[in-house]
Amino acid sequence: MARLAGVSAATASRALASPRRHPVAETTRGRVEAAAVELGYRPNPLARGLRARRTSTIGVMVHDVGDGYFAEIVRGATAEAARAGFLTMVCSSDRDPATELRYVDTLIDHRVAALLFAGGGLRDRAYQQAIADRVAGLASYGAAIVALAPRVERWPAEVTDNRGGARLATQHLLGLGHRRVALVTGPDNVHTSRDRAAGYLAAMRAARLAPVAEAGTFTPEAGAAATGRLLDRGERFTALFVASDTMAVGVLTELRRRGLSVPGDVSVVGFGDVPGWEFRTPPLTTIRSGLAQIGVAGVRRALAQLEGRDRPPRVRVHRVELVVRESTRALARAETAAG
Amino acid sequence: MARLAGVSAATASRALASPRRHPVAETTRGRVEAAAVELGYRPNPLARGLRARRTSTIGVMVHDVGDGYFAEIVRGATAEAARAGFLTMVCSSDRDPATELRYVDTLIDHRVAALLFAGGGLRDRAYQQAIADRVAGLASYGAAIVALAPRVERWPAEVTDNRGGARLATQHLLGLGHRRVALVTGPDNVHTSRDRAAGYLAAMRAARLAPVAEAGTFTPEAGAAATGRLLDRGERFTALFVASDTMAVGVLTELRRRGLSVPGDVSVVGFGDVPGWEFRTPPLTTIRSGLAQIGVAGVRRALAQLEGRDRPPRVRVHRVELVVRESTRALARAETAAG
DNA sequence: GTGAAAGCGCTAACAG
DNA sequence: CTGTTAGCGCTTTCAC
Repeated sequence: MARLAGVSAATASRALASPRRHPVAETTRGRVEAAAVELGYRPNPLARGLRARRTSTIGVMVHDVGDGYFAEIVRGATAEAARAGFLTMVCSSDRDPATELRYVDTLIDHRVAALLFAGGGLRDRAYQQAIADRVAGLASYGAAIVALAPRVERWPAEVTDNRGGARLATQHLLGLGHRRVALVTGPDNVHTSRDRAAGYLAAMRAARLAPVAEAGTFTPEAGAAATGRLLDRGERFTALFVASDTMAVGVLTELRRRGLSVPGDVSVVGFGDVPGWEFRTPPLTTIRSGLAQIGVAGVRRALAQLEGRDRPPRVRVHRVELVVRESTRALARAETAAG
Repeated sequence: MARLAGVSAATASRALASPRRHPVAETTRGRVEAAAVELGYRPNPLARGLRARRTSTIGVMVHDVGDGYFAEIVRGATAEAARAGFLTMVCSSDRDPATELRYVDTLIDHRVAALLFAGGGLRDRAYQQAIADRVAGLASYGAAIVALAPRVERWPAEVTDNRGGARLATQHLLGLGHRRVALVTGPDNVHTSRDRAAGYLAAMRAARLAPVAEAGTFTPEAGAAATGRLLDRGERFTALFVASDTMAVGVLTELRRRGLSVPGDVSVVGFGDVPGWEFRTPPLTTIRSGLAQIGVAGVRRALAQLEGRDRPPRVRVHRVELVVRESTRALARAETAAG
């Protein structure tokens, strides 16, 4: 290796170490660097990892890489990780706890320096216990953990303001004169869903209106199904807050299938501002939550932990904003009264 | 480790080796296995990789994970890899050759057992040379390489029948009575694009019709822009073959924006059968190319190479089929004549 | 059939 | 400031 070219042995290691933690003569460093370039030396991360009991790799657990929501977070995270010289390993659990746990084990085996959980946690005893065990493993070799969605576990977190965003979305609809505002939310055992539902409920309660809700998983299919159930139940709503843009895809499809126009008959607000909606009709009014930025912040947070310079607060809540597009409309005075 | 529990040293390694390559007494193996379970022993892939000069990891290079096209391939590949005990590292180049090369270097550093290239190769001297260098590196430690799209490099490949699919799509339109069939294809320096364009041209030539084409990158934006250019140029077409479903998203949006209905004014056929079109209007007629299956086949192929049991043919072409949905319609006799 | 030894490539601890 | 030594956890010679 570089040692052959230079003349020293493990001094080369010190010469090339990035935060210079050991004194090295400038001339020596020069020779080592020259040799490294000459031979195209590349340090072996496996050997490093073996010695340091930790690699320059960051694991990212998502529910579904194909979902634009997670894809955006991953985009931000990988970019930021690459900038810091880290490689990311993205694992898609397909919303199956067993698969997720298996991946987490594998990532631990590979001694990832940090593990980011992009999806929300489950309200499930067994699952939480299993995760707790893994986390102990991660902690044992000094890996960082960051949550990018709400969880019961008290980890450092970079999360969207789910509650506030949902309130904002609902208030937008109320402000347009809607009185019968229904909710299509995610599964009840996921914290993200519960928070968004809570925001909706708070806004409805403040307006002294009766809430109406249906839940599905965070997929287009589930959005369509939930909308169908609301309609089949005979609910008469003029507006719909859908707790995820991905579900909203299915919601709009189902409404159209039932002959309801958006925003003519029903106004719809989504959540997430997932890219791609500019290519759909009508463009969706939604809550923008800076997905890529959450990925970036998650990686920064992990690096801060690794360097022991992580500061409170433990949970950092990211601001959201309402993006008004064409899926919502104001109700005429008469319509509001009739509702 | 397990050695403490048992009583032996590196015999444990032999006892746990999956293809038993060394004789071990049944009783010993029993004790070792019991100890392994007891202590929850998990072999360290870093140490293994360091020794074997190769890890149980498969790298997958894609142009854009967010694109449903690649997401499907990745889904198939990761599932199959996991089944064989391999972890996948997905790297998204964002269509930037420099980024791609950097990722390839990192994957080599991590001694991936195999590298799958999901995107098509570039017709670019410098890029090809750079890739050739990396491949030499991979070969030097016995890693496998598989192409999942056409390339000049003569690697083992599992590819879609791009030419045949494009011909099929074009013939479908011709069969419906269309005479002015235009093409929206991908970049000219990507092999996948060229093959699909070739299929279209072959079908048009056989029908003695003049081809009309515009190229873009494989994104919705580019699809919309290319459609705009065709229209601005004053091309009068009644049908459009779009060489990728992802671009077709933008194509339909642009047609609608210009006041053209699909399939009323223009029939459109895509390529790929990317999931999600069931939630768009109108559902797209397209060429189904079994994306996930290509990912699965790619991993199998890589494993076969690693085990030295890869058989010809070098390039395996996957069948495609036409999926007729609602974006195409037959022209009335009078319309065909007028065209 | 099993143990002892060596080494994959790297870096930290310990002399000098 | 630099060289030597040791060891991260594993597997594979080479002896016995």
